[in-house]
Amino acid sequence: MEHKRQSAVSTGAADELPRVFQGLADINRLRIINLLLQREELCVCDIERVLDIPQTRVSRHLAILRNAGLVSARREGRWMHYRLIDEPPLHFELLSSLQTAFASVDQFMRDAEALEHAQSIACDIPTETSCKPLPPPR
Amino acid sequence: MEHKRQSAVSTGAADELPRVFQGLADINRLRIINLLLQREELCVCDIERVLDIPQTRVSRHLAILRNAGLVSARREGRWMHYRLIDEPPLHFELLSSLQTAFASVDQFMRDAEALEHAQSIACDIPTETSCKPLPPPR
DNA sequence: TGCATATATTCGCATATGCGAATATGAGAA
DNA sequence: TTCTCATATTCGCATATGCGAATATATGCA
Repeated sequence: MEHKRQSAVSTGAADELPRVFQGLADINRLRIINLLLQREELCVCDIERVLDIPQTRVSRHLAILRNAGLVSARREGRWMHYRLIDEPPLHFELLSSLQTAFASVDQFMRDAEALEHAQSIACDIPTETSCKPLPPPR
Repeated sequence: MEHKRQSAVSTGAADELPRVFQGLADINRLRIINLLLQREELCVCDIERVLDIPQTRVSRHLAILRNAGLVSARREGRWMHYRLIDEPPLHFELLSSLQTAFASVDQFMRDAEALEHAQSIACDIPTETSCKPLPPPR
């Protein structure tokens, strides 16, 4: 079960860059990215619980992020694990800019806080495949 | 005639960040930003000529960029001069990321090339308020 | 005043986007 | 197989976005 990485801005196609930013142009998706900056990998149900967003919506926005080349997915049993793609030339710099920007917005700070606490809540459910605290990417 | 700077991400409002990225989520607007990374200031008619985009469209997209807090406008006689806003916390890093990203996309390179040549063409028109070659921001 | 230039806005239309509700798929467990 | 859990997709709808054409505004000049 490998993560298939598809870079979003590797070729010279001019329509890829707008798609990347379109991927970032929604509060739900930015909140998801904010969480993925804290944990290297998260499954859909974790995101769903922490952000208190219905499953349909989380799944849909994750599909959009994947299409934009911003996240990759990996299946592990019943769970789908998502992580950020931080590839050059754009993504690494962009993601660190985001990390900085998020720090000054209340909503994102609250979400990060919720993730900290949700860690133990989620672990009440006896599935060891989920909710392992992992270091942030990079 | 001062440039009125309105930072796009200064407060903790969670809906400002999506709007910034929405501003970047269109090829016309990215092409305009690409030009503004080469010249500190450009008027609408310069952008119109260099990108070969109808005036209505240029003006509309500049309004969107201004709404997103990405550019500012200054009137000088009949001309409106636009420039990038590169304020913290997001913009400076973001813009330099963009500059890097643009360099690997043919369309943006061609536009920059066209800007170089358009300089002399535009200057045929006897208006000294426009088309002065200026250093890139920062 | 009247005219030309530079830019902005409105209008009607086609397409894109986001939503919840419902449904489908896919994998383990019984 | 059947059931349940985790996730993805489809559907119908409301709103947003981008477009060209037409029009409006605003400045400068005669």
